[in-house]
Amino acid sequence: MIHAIKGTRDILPPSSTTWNRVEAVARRIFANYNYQEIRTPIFEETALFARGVGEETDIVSKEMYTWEDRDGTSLTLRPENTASVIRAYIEHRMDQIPGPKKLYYMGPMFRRERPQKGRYRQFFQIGSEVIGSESPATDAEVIEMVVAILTGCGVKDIHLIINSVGCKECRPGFNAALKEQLQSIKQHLCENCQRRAETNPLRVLDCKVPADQPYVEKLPSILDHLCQNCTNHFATVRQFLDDRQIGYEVRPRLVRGLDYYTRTTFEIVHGALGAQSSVMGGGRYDGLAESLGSKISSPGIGFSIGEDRLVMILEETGAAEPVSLDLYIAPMGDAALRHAGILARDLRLQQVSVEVGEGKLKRLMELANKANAKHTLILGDNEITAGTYALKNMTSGEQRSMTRSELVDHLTAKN
RNA sequence: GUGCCUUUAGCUCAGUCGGUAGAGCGCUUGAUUGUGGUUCAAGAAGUCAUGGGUUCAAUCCCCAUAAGGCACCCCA
Repeated sequence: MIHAIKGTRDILPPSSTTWNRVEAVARRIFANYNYQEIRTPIFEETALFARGVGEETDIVSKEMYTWEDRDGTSLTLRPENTASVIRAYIEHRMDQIPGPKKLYYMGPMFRRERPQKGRYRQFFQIGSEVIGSESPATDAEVIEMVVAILTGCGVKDIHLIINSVGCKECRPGFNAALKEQLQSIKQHLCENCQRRAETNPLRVLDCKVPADQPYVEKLPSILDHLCQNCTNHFATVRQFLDDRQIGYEVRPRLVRGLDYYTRTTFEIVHGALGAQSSVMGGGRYDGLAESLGSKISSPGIGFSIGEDRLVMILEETGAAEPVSLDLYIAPMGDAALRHAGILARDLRLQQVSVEVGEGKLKRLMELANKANAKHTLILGDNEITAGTYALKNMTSGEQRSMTRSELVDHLTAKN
């Protein structure tokens, strides 16, 4: 037996319906906010991710699917999409198009991690990028939009966390201050944190070991080390969020794993997800375009929603809607089957969803019920000679005899 | 990549203190002629994850591998 490889999976009905619904909601909301879709290749030159995401990040250093192409080029399956979008933006000189560029995408990403609930090697993201604006109003609109998408999909209990991680002016100073303080207290911390104190001091702030908390809490907050510009920027973002009455928690210890983030960072967590509690993460990346070779400054901000996790939340909280069918036709006999085929074709042309069965009536009624049909049409010799149809409402059990035009009106009115 | 747990019918799980297996749900068929969601009956379906070892004998014990889950790590 050949089966799906580790960390990948098949998305089957009825779950695929939820996936489609999520994507439809996202597309609709993106359109409302004047975003347009961008589709970039699934694989890129390895150098793009190494430079964009950061050579030292876990993603690049140990999680990428990388191979050598036949001409010797190193290629990589995309582990995220922001670097590709920026690459395309630069390559196609999209800076020449007036106004900020508002782009969205959805599709598979690949990271070779150990699979868990809510974590797959091929996983799907729905995300967006705004390039060419560093206005706090943009940050607020982006955050508002992502909340709208999740809410629109039916997610309850959205918990939004925001922070500012500073810019290239102020972050180095904070890092130095943090490192210095860690030197003095590090003997009191857990093994992990002692290691992080050297390799990635910001991560110590994220430590969950209870014994470490008294020390971690006394570490400096990035918010106290922001430069004036970043302080003002973050305060304005918060003000705009307050204007919109969007609830959030400022968590100075929210840190992000990708190197390119600057200033505003944000994340939405949900209790239904277990250890992989984050359903969406995002932030500003003002220096990314330059680090990928752009000659002109192109500040940007974006987010990505973990679609697998979003669907999981909807399924676990019962927010996934069952599929339903407008009409199930139960023909009895050859003449009825022919008649049913034509009737079904005509109704489908009028946007009525129709299934035609074949077999004994009792069996067809069962199938209609299992298909979650709203109505069943019973079609036999009696009906054909009389020129009427027997339409049964599967919820109430009521059955009515009607003419063809009454039938069409009845079914199309329900839509 | 590390540690721990799990793996028996399509699904959820029992079980044999080592003698090749069961339930519920689901599926198929039937309960006289054209009516579902309830009921009743019958039936199909499992090399008990894979490979090896111990044993007269392994689904059960041991080892390895794989997949899944949880924690770490990291992230969406």
